[in-house]
Amino acid sequence: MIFSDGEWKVLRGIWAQGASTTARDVLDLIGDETGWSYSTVRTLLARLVEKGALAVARQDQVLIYEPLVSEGDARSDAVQHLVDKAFDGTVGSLLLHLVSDELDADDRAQLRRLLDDAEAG
Amino acid sequence: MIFSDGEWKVLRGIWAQGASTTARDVLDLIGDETGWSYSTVRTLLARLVEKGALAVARQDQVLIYEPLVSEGDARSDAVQHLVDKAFDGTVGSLLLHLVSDELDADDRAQLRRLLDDAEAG
DNA sequence: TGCGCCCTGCGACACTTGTCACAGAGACCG
DNA sequence: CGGTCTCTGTGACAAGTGTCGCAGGGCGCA
Repeated sequence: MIFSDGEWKVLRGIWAQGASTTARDVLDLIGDETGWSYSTVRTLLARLVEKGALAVARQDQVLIYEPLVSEGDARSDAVQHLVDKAFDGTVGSLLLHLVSDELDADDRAQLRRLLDDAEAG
Repeated sequence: MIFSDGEWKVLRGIWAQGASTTARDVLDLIGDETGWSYSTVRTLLARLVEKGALAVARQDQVLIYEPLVSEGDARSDAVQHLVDKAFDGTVGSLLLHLVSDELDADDRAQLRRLLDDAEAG
């Protein structure tokens, strides 16, 4: 599932909050960062529900939202979308770009540690 | 500079072609893959010129385009945009996701080779 | 009981993106 | 010379995105 920049911001609020998130909760979490109005948050929430990314239920007349997609899955889809459009469709091509054009020696050392952890854990 | 999906497709044609690309060249390169009409290609080219990503010049009454951004730079910007919206704004967070959620043992071995090459070369 | 606050339902509007179509001008071919 | 091809210039339009505003209905407090 592909999300717009604005949708990502509210999703990050939803995931951070956990279950039973209201529009107000989201605004409290991301309002400072975005400067958005309550209306804007509600519009994005409605669009996410329509997309099937969130479930909505009414509890004491208030709408509460729950994520139907995990952050990890959304991230994987976003990465796939990026490699499809900007790389050769393979994560390997992205990694090559990162290693050869974007990581310095420290970054590479850290990445080696990540790999070690993956093998060990 | 941020590009839409469609803009990426014509940019990839432009980069593949090298210098002195015409709209017809782009269509020949990506027409099969996209199914686009000549008009569509021209619209995207015009939008890329307006964005400052391409230069255009007239040669024998025909418009020829040249990239003003490299593929590597565009890729770096795209990666940065992704990590800003979907990760914590750091490439490290993206790498963690890739290593722990998306790469299998073979992928990891290959990534180690990439790292070795980076240190050696 | 009345005022204010917060929530919902609904609408709105400009900008971006995807995807063309059409008309007019050179160029080439029979 | 007239038809055909291919470009350019320009317009168009629906869907998606960013960003609200407003009206109406409960609930709590003076």
